[in-house]
Amino acid sequence: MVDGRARNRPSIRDVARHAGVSPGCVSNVINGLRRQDDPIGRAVLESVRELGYRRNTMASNLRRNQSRFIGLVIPDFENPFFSELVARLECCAEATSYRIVATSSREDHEIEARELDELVGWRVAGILLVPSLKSRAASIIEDSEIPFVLLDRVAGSNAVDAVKVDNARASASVMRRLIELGHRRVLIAYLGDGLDNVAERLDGVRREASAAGAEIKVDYLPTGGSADGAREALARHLENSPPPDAVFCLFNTAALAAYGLLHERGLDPGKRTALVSFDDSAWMAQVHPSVAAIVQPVQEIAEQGWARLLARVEGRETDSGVVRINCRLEERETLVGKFGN
Amino acid sequence: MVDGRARNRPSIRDVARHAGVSPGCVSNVINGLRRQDDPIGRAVLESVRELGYRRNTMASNLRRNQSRFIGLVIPDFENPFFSELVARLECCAEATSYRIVATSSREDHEIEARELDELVGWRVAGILLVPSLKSRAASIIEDSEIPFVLLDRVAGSNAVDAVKVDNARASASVMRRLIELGHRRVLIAYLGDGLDNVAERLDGVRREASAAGAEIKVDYLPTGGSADGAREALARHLENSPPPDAVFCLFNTAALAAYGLLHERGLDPGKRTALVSFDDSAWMAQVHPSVAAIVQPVQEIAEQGWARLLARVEGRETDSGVVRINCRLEERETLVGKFGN
DNA sequence: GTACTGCCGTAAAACGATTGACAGGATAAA
DNA sequence: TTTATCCTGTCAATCGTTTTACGGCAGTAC
Repeated sequence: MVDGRARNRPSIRDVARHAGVSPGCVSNVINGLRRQDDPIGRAVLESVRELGYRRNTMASNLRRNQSRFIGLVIPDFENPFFSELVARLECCAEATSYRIVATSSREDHEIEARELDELVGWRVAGILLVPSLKSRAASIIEDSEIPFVLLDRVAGSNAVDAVKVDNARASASVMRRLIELGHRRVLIAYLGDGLDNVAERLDGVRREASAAGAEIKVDYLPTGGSADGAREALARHLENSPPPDAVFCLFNTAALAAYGLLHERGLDPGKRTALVSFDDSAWMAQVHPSVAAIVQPVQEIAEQGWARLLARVEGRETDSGVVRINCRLEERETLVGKFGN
Repeated sequence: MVDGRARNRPSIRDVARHAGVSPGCVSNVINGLRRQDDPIGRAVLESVRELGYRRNTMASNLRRNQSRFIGLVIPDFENPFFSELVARLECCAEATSYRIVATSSREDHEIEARELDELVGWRVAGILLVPSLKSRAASIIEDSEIPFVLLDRVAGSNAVDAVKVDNARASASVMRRLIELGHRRVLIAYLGDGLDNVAERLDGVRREASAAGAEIKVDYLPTGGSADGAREALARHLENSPPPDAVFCLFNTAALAAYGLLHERGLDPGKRTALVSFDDSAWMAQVHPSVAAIVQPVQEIAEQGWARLLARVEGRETDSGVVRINCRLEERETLVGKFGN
């Protein structure tokens, strides 16, 4: 009775007995394999309602040897980028007969492995994964033989299916714009090593920087992932170095920290300092000065990822590999020329 | 083969055959009901590894007639309050043998009902729910006989288990503070009718307003839930009415809209107008002027809700009813006296 | 009257795991 | 040597559903 044990819910046999038919017949009525608008059909449906019968999904799935669930594992629910992704994916799922169950790895590859194991145990029809830091996930899922698609980040081999953003191109465009606006000393706040998408963003920055030649001075500051950590690292850097003309934050929590900090240090964003964020947030458009940001097309990532996974799940042929989607730079008030001109 | 059908994964019988024992024996080894460090135990574990066996959770749960999953349904992943709630709850779950699966109702009671139905079908051990608008959920779950706890909002009867914030008290304290600071014309942006927590916040406001007597003028503006909608409603109001001394937003998207809008209209928050938000967000502390906000103790809501549900699930006795947790008012730069003194 | 065709209900066999009954073997106690 | 006890492996039943095979019945065509 206790300890997570379900109460005695009526089974299909109870319904059958109550309606005076056999379990198989009830099954047929419920699944619409038989007309429901004759005496027997109505009696069955009536019994179902009366007893409060609910089909046991586990038994059903066990028997049919399939499930219509898609597992979704993200690193962190609190990151608005990921939570928007979840929301968009749920909308995609709505149009189909599949449902999404979401869990998070809290950016920990141990937890991630456990979650994935769990999903395999549930025999989900497919898996959508945003790999965590140091993820060993790709190999785990690969030999589980469950169809899967990686989103936003790629872990391990290149032979996987993935949908991500063209990080290098986006951050290169920001650098180009900053240089064009006359900035010579640029501070890059990046998260640290180990995330391939951030690495790509760095690559884009480096490419443009070296193309611009020696007069451009770029500082690279790894800040760690947490908001407080980012703030502290930034503060330390600002104390020990000459003030930058522009700050480019390669992930969203750093942008928030930088926005507050620059103001406090008298390096007001939008006046004395340009500020650009990789990844947009709602607040960035509403504050003054508003924060320029690269907008990641979450909707499109979700749609493409979903379509691809569904194709795999349903056994349709698709070309595999990594899809890249372009970002857009939203130029707002913090993207100013040098000396605020 | 296709259409969501799982591949031919090895079953416990395959493992048994491979290790030269019976399925029952394999089951015992796997579940630790038998030592694993003798020839047979090792042989079984070796076979498990070699064949890549994963226990089929559905079969297992079906047989034991229990599941160690807790369903969590929230209205919206994109609302930071809810996503933080999910994150905190996952942390609570981590310490136990239960897992959380999260889905959203997109603030739609139809979808909510579907999700709940689905959870009942899965025979989850318990349900955590933040009811949606116009939710008919309480009755649905109630007669499913699955233990459940409502969070943040309450739908329907008072006989349920719920953990929520003391909304009236919190918003009353804001009103008191605003009046104390000399504000006489206060604009309340609330979401609209139908959400009991917002209704409670309104009650708190009304109580203080009427206590303060006739010299206090309060305007009540229902804005609807969306960010754009809130912005538009606010804009219209500001155009047609004398400028308020203070704006108190009863939910978080309205605060963001008001912050941007007041600035644009020359009613700068923190200078010409006081602004307070019910519900804190990360950006509110970092922008300038920073936004005063009521901080909802999400961590505590999660902990209490989790503890309560677990008690129910495990059949321990607890007193039922609604638990109320106190909020804290974080006074920041937008909470100024009248005329910015 | 026979044969063919559908329709539909029942019975029984699965799906993959757990578990209670049972028995064989080893060990210890008498 | 006998008896009691413990450990452990096998067997078979079971969880709730779906599905295949089968048979009964009705209708139609010849």
